[in-house]
Amino acid sequence: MTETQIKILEAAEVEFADNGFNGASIRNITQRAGVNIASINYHFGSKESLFREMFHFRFDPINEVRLSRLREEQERREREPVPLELVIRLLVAPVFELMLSEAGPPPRFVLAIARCLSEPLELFTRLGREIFQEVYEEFFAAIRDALPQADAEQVGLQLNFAISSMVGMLTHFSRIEQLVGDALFRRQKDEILQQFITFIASGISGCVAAGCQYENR
Amino acid sequence: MTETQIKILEAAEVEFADNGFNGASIRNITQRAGVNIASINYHFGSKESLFREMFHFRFDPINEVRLSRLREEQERREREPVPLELVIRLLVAPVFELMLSEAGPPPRFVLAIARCLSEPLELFTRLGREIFQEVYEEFFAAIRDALPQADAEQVGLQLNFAISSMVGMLTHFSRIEQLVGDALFRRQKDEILQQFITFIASGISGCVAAGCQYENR
DNA sequence: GCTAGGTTCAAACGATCGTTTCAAACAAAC
DNA sequence: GTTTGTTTGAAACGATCGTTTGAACCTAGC
Repeated sequence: MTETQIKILEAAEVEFADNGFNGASIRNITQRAGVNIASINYHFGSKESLFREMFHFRFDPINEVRLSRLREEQERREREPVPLELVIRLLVAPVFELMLSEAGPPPRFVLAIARCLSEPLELFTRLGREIFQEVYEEFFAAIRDALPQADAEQVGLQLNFAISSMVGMLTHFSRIEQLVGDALFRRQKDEILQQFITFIASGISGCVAAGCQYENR
Repeated sequence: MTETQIKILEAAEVEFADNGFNGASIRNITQRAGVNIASINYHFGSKESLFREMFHFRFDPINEVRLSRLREEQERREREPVPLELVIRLLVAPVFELMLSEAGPPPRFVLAIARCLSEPLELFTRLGREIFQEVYEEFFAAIRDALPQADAEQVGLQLNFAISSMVGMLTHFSRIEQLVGDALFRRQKDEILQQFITFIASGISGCVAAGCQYENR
């Protein structure tokens, strides 16, 4: 990975985060990176490939953390299922931590990707599947283990609620920052993360509890 | 509202839903509507104004339903607060019902607007505030009434979780349709709506319950 | 029949898009 | 010092974008 490529990737994150995929322009990215306009096609092949590369470059490590932590917890408990709230934490925390981690402006790639995932281009449907398939399946199984009384279909629906909430949260992050206030936000980020995890976990388990009586009505 | 204007609005919904705001093109919209390319600027002034008009045209009635039903419930109960789950239902149901209402392909404008709300253009920040401000404030107050033990800041956070989840759900709707299967989906849409409402309501109340002990730790 | 006001039409405008080209600059190997 | 292969540079390509123009068309009202 050359210096030029890294400069491009960093500039691309900002540009994609600010303008979405369609709104971002090669010229703005290269200008921001301080490189020649031709270098994106030279180094990455195309705008699409650049985005794909950025996606993998950033999310593959996050997904590895998610999976390794989940497997760790599962091994430690042997046959006992990992509690729902912890499963959700393992799914949500790695990306939120990155979103909140550094001093100064938060890393933009999360926003960039969350935004672009909302764009209807077929590219992102494929990319999303390609990158999150494994995580999806393992966490789906983990939630099923944590909620033995729920059937597969219902758990699938819940997990999709959870994922939609996550992407929605990340996409509309700035609104929440505004709401809470910037300074307060940074001070309380652990609480906010915890609240969001509780929100999802309570949502799922409350739904499953209600689902039982709903089925039998 | 002339016939041409309505044809444009309908075509615009599809085009915006499929391609986002930046991805949608005036030429595609007019071609789909079967009108001349100049008619958008003639009737609406600009692409932005067209979107704004579509937004109001579709969401103003929805928000009126939301508010009138909420006020109705409040009046019926006099001093008693409207239960949380019902408040959430009044917020969520009108838009979901529209999303699921008709035979054939679902109305696209919900998807169009949910998608475009995720786009970072300043236009949508302003538009969103302009259109949802009143709904936001009244439902915020209603949730506060339903949860007297929670403080304002926490309720604000919860409501934002809920809204983000809603927008996320609407944006990533097709994925959920795929997951559940189209036929099943239409048959079960009431259950799915109910599950989502329960998901949100349980999320909020579970969060508030946990929040109390969290504060006092 | 004629006029006036609103609407549609084909064509063009200037701008910007992603991508390509090809010569110049560079670094490392012999 | 020359050669070889990689990286950068300025310029241009064809395509598409939102918007504007001005003539043609239509429909009331007189």
